[in-house]
Amino acid sequence: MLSAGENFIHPGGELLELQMDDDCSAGVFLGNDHDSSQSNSPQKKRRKSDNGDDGEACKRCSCKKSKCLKLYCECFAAGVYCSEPCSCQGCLNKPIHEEIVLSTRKQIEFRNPLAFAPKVIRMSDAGQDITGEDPNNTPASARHKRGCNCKKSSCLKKYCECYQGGVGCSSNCRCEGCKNTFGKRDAAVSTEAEEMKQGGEEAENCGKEKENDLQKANAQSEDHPFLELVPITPPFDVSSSLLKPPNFSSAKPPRPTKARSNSSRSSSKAPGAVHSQKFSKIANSGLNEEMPDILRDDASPGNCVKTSSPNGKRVSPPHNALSVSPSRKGGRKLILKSIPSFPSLIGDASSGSSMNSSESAFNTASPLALGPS
DNA sequence: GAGTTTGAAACT
DNA sequence: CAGTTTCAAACTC
Repeated sequence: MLSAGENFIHPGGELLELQMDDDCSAGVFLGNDHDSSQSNSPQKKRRKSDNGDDGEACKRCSCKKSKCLKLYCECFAAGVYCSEPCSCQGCLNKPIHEEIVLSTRKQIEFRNPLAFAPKVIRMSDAGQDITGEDPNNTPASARHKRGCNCKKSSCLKKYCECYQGGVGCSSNCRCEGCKNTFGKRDAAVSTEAEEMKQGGEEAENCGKEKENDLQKANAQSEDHPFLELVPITPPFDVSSSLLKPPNFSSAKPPRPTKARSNSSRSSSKAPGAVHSQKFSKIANSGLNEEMPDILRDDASPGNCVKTSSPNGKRVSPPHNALSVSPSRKGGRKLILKSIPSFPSLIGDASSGSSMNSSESAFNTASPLALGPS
């Protein structure tokens, strides 16, 4: 009955130990990796805002109408079952309703294969630091998968998913009046551009602000030590990719900078790509929009690949974070188990052959779908 | 704790 | 695909 919280064997052959979190008795159904050290957290009443926000811990939702079967529900969205700490009503996101949960998930993923992918993706580090937090990683090295669309919050409040995730806005964002202290959209772009091509002119962008932003980012990285997070893993590695801002509330933005209103926006963002082709595109190049080169191995490797770490610290080689090579990864649990969906990533042609990419994504991403024991 | 604001998700 | 509605979290009082 609680198969969801038990061990799963990933197609890759890895045993996934999903510990039952006392916070979420139901455990994880998405395939999140449990960092056992965290899942033991005795804290039952952590508020999202002030908890470490273990990716797999119960989010303590309070849904009333969604039955916790929509992405509105944080638990559901995070791939965990609701449990005690939640104050939801009419919740169906429970192991008992496993089938419903799974079918709903499937449905949602069919619509948007990336729906359950981690929202924040670290760009700079592919795997070298999935477990160990690399203190050198900075917000600038992470990106929100889809970007935000803020209009009034200036990306300065947690309404903003980028800000909430502790990452700067990027070209993926369509925010207005972005002041994201983790990195403004245009700034992020120009910064990266600068680092990358050193001449990158970001259209109507403030070259003048570049320095500013660099410094700012620098300061930020110090102000937000927790921003090491976003362990880079394939987009679907929910567990390890989730941001873990220990004390976000205390994370005080460095200081306000001149508001820089939006500028260039790439209209060519493919939101939820459905085709595997797009998948790989997203995985491998979609992010290139902001980080065109650093993610590419061919981007002058000998160049001591710079990541977007503003403070100049070496963050990590960008060994193409997304096209993870299992062998290279050394079969890290974290990775294999949740790389679920991109056939191109896992190089598992067979898995993708019999089902479409979305299904593949779902099945691999969701242990339960594999056939809960 | 109640009410408001906000933006993502869902819907049309 | 764009516009609208629904939703629940974030925020304010």
